[in-house]
Amino acid sequence: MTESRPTIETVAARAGVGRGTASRVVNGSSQVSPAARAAVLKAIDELGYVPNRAARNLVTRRTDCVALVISEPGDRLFSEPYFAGIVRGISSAMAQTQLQLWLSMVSSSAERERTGRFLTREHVDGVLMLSQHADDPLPAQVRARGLPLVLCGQPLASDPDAGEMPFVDADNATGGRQAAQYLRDLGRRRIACVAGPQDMAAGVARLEGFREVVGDELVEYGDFSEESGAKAMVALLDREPGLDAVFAASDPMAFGAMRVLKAAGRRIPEDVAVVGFDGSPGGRHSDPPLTSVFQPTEEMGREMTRLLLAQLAGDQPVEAQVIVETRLEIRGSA
Amino acid sequence: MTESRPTIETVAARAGVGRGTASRVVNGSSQVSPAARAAVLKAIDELGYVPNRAARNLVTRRTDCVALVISEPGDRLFSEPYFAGIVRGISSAMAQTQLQLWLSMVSSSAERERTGRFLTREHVDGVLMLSQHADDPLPAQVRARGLPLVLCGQPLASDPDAGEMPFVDADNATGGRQAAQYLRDLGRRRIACVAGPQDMAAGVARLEGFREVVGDELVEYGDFSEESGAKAMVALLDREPGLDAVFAASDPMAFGAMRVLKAAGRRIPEDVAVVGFDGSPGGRHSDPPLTSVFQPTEEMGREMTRLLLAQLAGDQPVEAQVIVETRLEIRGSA
DNA sequence: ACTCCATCTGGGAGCGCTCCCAAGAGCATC
DNA sequence: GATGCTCTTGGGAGCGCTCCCAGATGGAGT
Repeated sequence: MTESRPTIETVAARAGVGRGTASRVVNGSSQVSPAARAAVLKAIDELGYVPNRAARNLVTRRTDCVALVISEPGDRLFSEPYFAGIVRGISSAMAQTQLQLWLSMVSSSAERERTGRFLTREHVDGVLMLSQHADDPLPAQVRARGLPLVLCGQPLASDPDAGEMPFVDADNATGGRQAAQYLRDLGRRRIACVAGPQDMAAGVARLEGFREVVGDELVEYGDFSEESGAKAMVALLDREPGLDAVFAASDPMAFGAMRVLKAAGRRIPEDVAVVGFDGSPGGRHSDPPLTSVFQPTEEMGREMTRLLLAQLAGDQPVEAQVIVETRLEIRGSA
Repeated sequence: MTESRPTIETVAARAGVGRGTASRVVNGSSQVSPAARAAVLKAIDELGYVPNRAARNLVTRRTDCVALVISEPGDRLFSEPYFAGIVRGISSAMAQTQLQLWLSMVSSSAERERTGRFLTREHVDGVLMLSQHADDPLPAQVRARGLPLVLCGQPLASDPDAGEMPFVDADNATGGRQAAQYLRDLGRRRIACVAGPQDMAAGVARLEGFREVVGDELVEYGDFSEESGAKAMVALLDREPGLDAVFAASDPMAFGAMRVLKAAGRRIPEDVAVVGFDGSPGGRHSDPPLTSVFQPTEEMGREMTRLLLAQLAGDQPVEAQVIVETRLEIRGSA
């Protein structure tokens, strides 16, 4: 405890140079003679010098800190592999950086308010946000403060500033198309759809892709949850007992639909083929294992990080939107 | 951009007091007259003053920042609801605080090294660690630097400094007992166990509880993964084709075991009852839904935070170990 | 030998805050 | 009216860093 950590002054003294030169070496300026640089690096190594972040931030007025806001009500939070994969991707991309990742999970409006108050230049350099709902005020708030921001999931076209929000999303429309086309190629003729909520871009786009191939005769809507999937399936069976395939716009809804189908005596996939959306690992344990449109969550996380870093570097008006590919993962249910 | 954020000097000037008094109000010192306090609070409110964290940290030599290190190799990382629940608990408890939560996910040794270098007083005030493996060097490293630390999961008794590491864990032994007792109460007679790895405290304790009730005639070991569960189940069936119940020390292992059992023509739960450990939501979609020992992950996260805050406050030599209760969640597989 | 420029260097200033000391104010006691 | 106490206050000092300016150095050009 007696010996405190070395400061840059200590390093400079030991290297026999001035504070300025030592600082230049630490920050990788090119305006330093090779001899001076070598001496400073040697001193740093010997002393085990680590720059004091607070002091640096005080003068540079940056924080080297990026917020990851996961804004989702209640239980769904994080329980879905969707979030897990994205967080993993972000974290691994961030690990290549000087940046710290500050985590905030928002599930109540009190937490939302507190987080909103925190998201200022004072505290973070930029914000990554996993937010599903169109009515979340946080993105606009962050945007208004001029903080760099990247969303996960395309904002709805109806959103006033949807056009200028940088985001990363899966190619939901193509995913929906892939599912529908696959079912069609299997020779299925009465193909139904349990669509997602139409106040979310993902819900809209997945249905749109499906509709392009199959049409929208047999569509019921859910909210991505298992329960809503079950309920929609009941309605679909009621409308068309002879249906021979279902595309559900999320894996949980697919699980709910399968439960209802089995209870109604349908064999999967013989009588009714089922395709989900997410490609979640949980689909491997269902009975039968769930065929599903896989979205590369980890890659999405990495892309989000990349977009944010580009904004922070501030070179060019960077590309604002990244769409990553989906692919059909075929298991047992179709 | 022209108008910069107000400093405490601005606040003091506006309130007609000195900088010191303003600072005292901001930091809640009692040594301030009511009149002065009111004036300062008014000024703060009018100016929208927010203290500059970097400047404060520079002088207080604290960071108001806590690291959450999730140290787990490869894919399992975060994909299990186990992690998700704990993170949620930590995050919600931390939201009550001034503290920031810095997230680091460690899956390669390079990342481990980088994180280790970062975990100093310079950067964080304390560390929360979700680490499963006995040979992880990070806890000892953090401990050696005198940083407050709370682990999730009891260190192995063989670990040199296991005794002094504060931790939170589920009552794994009781959980194992609950599962075994339940199977026994169902009238099962040939009860097998797919145990976890014996280099992890959770693996040891769950088996120990099971063994107390059933004995250890029929035990095979896995590593908590689905594949290992399947392999162990094959071995068990080979040793005792007449077994009528299985306790698996993790849900993924239970899924693997169920797959093998079904392939071997056993009906679940009629021929063989299966109980898992985790109580993961995924168990609801398996066929049949998995009966499992539930561990209250969210509560564990909250407890970890509580222990760390107590250490940071540094009042008393705080209680170092918290064991939370498990409970059997009965679904369809047993 | 002189100027001129490019390159490199040292160190003053100051970021916004808390700590702490000395001094002022108010009051009771001698 | 002087003394001693407590409560409150203002502001100097300094945390460790980067920014920036002025000066030193050295080689090229005249």
